[in-house]
Amino acid sequence: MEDTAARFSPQEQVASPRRAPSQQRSRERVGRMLAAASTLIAEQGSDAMRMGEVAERAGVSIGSLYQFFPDKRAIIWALAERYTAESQACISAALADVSDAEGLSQAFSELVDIYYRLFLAEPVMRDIWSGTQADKALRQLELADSRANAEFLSAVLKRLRPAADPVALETTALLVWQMGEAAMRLAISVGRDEGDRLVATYKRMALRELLAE
Amino acid sequence: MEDTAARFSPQEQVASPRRAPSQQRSRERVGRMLAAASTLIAEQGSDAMRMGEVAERAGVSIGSLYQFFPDKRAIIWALAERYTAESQACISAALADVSDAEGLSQAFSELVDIYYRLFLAEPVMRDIWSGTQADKALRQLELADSRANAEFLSAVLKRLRPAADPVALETTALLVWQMGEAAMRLAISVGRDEGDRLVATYKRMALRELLAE
DNA sequence: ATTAAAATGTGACTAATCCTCACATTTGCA
DNA sequence: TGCAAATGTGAGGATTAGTCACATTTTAAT
Repeated sequence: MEDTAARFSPQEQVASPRRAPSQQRSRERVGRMLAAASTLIAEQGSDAMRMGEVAERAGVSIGSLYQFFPDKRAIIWALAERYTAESQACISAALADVSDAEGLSQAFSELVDIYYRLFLAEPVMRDIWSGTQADKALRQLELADSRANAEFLSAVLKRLRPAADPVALETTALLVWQMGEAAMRLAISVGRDEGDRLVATYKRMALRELLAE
Repeated sequence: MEDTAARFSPQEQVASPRRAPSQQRSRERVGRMLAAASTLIAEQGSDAMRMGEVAERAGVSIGSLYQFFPDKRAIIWALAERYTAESQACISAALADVSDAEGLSQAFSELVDIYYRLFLAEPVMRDIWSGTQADKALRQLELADSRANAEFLSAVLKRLRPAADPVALETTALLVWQMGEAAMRLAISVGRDEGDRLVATYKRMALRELLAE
């Protein structure tokens, strides 16, 4: 947990802390800053979080805040890294000693449940990953759009499998659609080759679900 | 294409145009504003797009811009809706006359290819959906995190299926992981019941891919 | 054609907010 | 004790979204 940010060097850098807190006093204060940021994000979302308010709630001046976090993104980044570290430990533990199909099935299932509960219960992590940064209204439009598109798909499914539970088919259609968008977003942010493989794999998975029962 | 925004009323509203352009002159100008915005988003991303620059490139004053778009989001929203309408038409057409499993397989496969190509080729749509709004560095962290988590999973897969192509297993693991995050994000933004169904369906799909071959 | 009302156009100005900087204070240590 | 490094401060610079009072053009009714 020493060097908090320096591992990634993508196109857009997040500047590392101007200085690391070395004395006891400043370490406590940085802790308060993170706590304040976390609270504010939980209350209002990271977009609405104001640096001035973070400083005020942490009981420090705005200058002190910027002494340890070079910009607003650095605070959010720091919180994100904390969650990342926690969840990686959890995942690693869950999958470490899987040795057969049965075990994988069990472990994976539990992992998903844990993650889901975590997402439901952790407003901060949710906000950061789901991007309050990003426009909420736009997300709503995206969801509405997805629903509309999924409806075309579920209409086909209902036609092909009239005996199946319509609600389940709708769920499947929506999920398949959203997963497709996720797969493509992912495909774009990795290289072209890996991207193509990802899309192909998605296609296979989706079709298996759409056709089989 | 008349009333551009008024269909959705989620928590966070996007104000509708202060006034709709009714004369020829203003309709042309609004077109130029949208074109300018589109260009700027393609060049720099929607986050870096400045309203002043949009106005300048469109050859109108900042006041005129705000006459038709009440805020920055409204322009992005308008562009998003344009793409949404286009793609819906495309999807509807592709799936309309599917009548058997073979047809679905064919149509779905083509649809995915089209969408993928669209995503690759359309910087504006990509930016809006993938959220340049959202912090790019944070997305990189998220991706790195996903990769790390997926690695635990692919390690298990390689152990269980030593004969399989390792690269394919890595692709599968990453995709399954990202899809899981997408499924959970989706699950959270819909109601609890539907959310639970979505996660359960995801689990089933993922396990089928992870276990079978 | 006249003219009033509606639509449209303008850009200086306000407000909000991130972040800097010159300077003050405290702490570690020789 | 005294000095250098670490830490703390908040007024103010800089950027940018969005407003508003007023000017110009178009429409349409008389």
